[in-house]
Amino acid sequence: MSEIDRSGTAVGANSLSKSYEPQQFETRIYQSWLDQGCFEAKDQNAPGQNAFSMVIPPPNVTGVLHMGHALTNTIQDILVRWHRMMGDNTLWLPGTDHAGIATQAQVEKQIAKEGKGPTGKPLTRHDLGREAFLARTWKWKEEHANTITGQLKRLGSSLDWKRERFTMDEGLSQAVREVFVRLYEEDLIYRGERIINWCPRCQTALSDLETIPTERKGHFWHIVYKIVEADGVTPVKNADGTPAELVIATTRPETLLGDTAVAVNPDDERYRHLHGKQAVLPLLGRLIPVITDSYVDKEFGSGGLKVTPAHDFNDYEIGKRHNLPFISVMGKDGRITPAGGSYAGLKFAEARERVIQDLKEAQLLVKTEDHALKIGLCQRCENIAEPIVSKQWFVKIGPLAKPAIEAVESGKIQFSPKSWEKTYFEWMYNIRDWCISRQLWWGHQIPAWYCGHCQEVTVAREAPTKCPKCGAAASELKQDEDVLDTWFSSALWPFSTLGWPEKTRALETFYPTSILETGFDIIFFWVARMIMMGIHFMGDVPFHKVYLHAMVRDEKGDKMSKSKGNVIDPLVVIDQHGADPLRFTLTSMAGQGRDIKLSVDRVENFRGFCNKIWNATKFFHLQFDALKDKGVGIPADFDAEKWLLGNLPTLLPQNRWILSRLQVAIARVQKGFEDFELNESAQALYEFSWHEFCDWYIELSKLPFREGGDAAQQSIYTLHYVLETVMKLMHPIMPFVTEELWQSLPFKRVVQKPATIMLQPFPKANAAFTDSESEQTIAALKSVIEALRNFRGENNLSPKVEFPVRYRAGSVGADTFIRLHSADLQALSRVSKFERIEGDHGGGSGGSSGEAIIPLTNPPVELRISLAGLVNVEEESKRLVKEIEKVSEDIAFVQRKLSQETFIAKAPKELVEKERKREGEFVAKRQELQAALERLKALVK
RNA sequence: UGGAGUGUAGCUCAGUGGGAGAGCAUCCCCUUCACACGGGGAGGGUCGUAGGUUCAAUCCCUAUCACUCCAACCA
Repeated sequence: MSEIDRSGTAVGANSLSKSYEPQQFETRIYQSWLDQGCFEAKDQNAPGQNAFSMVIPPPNVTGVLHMGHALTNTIQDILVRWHRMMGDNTLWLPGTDHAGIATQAQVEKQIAKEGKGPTGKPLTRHDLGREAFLARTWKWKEEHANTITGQLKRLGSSLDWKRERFTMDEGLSQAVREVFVRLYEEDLIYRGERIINWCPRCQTALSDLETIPTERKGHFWHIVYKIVEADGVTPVKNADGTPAELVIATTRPETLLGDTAVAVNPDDERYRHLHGKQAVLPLLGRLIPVITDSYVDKEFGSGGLKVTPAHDFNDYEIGKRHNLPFISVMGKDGRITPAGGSYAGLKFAEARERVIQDLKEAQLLVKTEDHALKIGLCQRCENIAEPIVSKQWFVKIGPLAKPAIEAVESGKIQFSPKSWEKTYFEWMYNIRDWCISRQLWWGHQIPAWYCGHCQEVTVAREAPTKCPKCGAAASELKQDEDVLDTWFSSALWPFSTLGWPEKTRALETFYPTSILETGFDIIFFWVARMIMMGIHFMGDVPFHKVYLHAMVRDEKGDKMSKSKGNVIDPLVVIDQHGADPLRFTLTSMAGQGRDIKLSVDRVENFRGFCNKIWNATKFFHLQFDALKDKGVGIPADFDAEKWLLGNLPTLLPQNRWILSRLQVAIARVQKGFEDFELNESAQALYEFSWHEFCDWYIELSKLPFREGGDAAQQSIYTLHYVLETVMKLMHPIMPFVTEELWQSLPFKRVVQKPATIMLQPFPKANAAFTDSESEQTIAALKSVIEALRNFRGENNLSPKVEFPVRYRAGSVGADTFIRLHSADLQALSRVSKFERIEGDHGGGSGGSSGEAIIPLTNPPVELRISLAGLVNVEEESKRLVKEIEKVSEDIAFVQRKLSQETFIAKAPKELVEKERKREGEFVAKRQELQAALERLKALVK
């Protein structure tokens, strides 16, 4: 079914503003898409239809759009719009993430500003209580959620808003509880006392991923541990009779308070006599065993290692291997615990100073040197996170990781660029159990209840009405106060958003999703965990392709950050230049494997591109209106493509040419989208629309339009058809401007209702339009025009100055060519007339002095321009000399090649032939140029 | 320490086994009836360095340097 719309919305050139002004229409157009339900997917595919689905990487609900969002959402929107136009049942599902720590921190900051608590300190969440604080946070969420979603709309994202989800909405919370309970029942979730990263400032546990290893300048302190016999008193002697001691270097001297052993390598001969002895812990005097463990590197430092199992991940492992006591000296409050003796109550940094001071005084510090150390910073607040031992909930990750590894190994999931697979494997092979409990309030509270009566734990989907273990009343049960890591709920995103655990139609239609597009910085946080959860709970991978885009940086290549003040705000850019230019810029730079260095200059350039398209459309309207005034009619139910195909042989060469070139553009754009090389598509569109369509086609169409009649009519059809096709091709990348312009077209085809470009079929290349003959003709035309423009430019001739050109044709065909196209040639090169030189078949020797001579090979003609009154002879001589030099270089190059026997023997014959031919052409050209130069010289004398 | 990526015109980036391209910036000419958010012309690069394969290398291989990112248990 098709319908021609050529009245209602058809607007003349006058209705399009003078230039591209995106502010005039972007918001209106987005609203019209929403009103018409254009973004909505169907739960069930139509017969023969494919589903295409993607989930948005949910931005933080209280976040603000940054360039990274702009990039990922532009890319995703392109894919989605393209698939929609290809006829797929297309779902792009929106939503936001509750972002536990980030959101809670913002609300805490707000209440702190509001007043003082009972102790006179700023209000904290504890002053409000859990319930009131959560109410505040929900309110905050309601107030801020629209910010980011509104910004996504400004960008043009065609998300199915009716399906918008939030990681803490009822459905997703149910999914979270379901997953937690099932994993618990399968022994894949457990609660245990383990070493974890703790942020003393945020007062919560963090996963390994949430601490950023950072290099800081520090020191190596060499500390003496004296060695005694088992009795704890008698010094052990070295072979030479001196008292045995172990000098151990550390970057964190304060941790010695929690040392429970010192270790040496079992094969270290130097310390064999210390095996089984005791070390005296400096300052505290506690006796700790000397143990042997192959983890210790003999070559490093003194070969001795202090072991602090409660505050170091490696020491923790050693401690477990050797059944060492775990002494927690660093408390959750950031201060030394009572186990730290006289250091108790000191902040960690203070304790370090005191320990060093005391060691010095006890003469146990033998050396201090500079050393860089690695510390873990809290991802959120950038304070130092300390490893401490604490009771937390964990996901036993090994059994989940195994199939997730296999999915990528087998190619069931493919990463692009492929190199990221290596990174993925590396992490997955060495994955550690995932600490999922957080000591926060904002999040999914852990569905575990502790019975005050029998002390048992109950994990359940809903709050139990009595203790299932001992039958105690609900009042005895207390729910775990902790909440889950935010990423726990995001891991379920591809299926929880589609209604899981219910078996919904949507789930059936859209899972697995087609593609995941995201940043490489969340491969571990998000991608890997979605793969694990998807396979475990859905029995299938959540997606088959993972596309990872680059990072957006500023024009100098620095990371954008508020503190550096180099942030380019996408919304400001959209306000100033429009969403389409920003989208086009990001797309054209989104080649994989390279960071995107964004500059506003670039956006301005593409704004110029939008303006160019805008004005090309205005040109169409101008011509169309003029034709209408002359009474040139358009047949009812007009199908331009059909008409053009039917009348192909009678079309003007430029019309056939642009139709032919259009097919190449369509193929390039399509291939770019298929291969996920969106920058290729963008480039193809840019080159075709600007440099072929605008630069040449529109210029060449002006004559037929002036001429009127059939020539004008077929040209207006061609112009319309090409414009409409280009609009559709560009639409996925630049949705707004293409919709606005498409709506203005008088006989656009509405194949699919509602009448919006975003639902019309994406163009397909049609070989019937391919036309090598017209391509050849226009190439020849361009070469004559360019030669004349070059002559004009080199001699600084104003376009106002018109001059006649005499020509000598090298063949009958060339003569015909010039005569046939003299009008076009004259118009585009501003030549007053072309005059053929009769007779004189003597080759390049003819012509009077005082003429510029421009020899061409395709078409084989020689152009002559009388210099009298036009240019000064010396200028023209310079141009000639330059030309001659250029040709001479060409000749030398070709001859060098042809003089090599191996080249003649081994290179393809066609190539050799081609080079020979070129040699001949070059030599002839040089002769003519030289002859012209001679005559000019004669003139000067 | 491992892994990956990048190195092409002043800047930002495309690109290909057969003589190096675009946009911006620079210089010159133009308000010519779609567009000065424009048109035309010009200058500018031994395609990081050194070897190798090939008739032919900016492209393939090897080494090397520089920068960037990722993962790391050397206290």
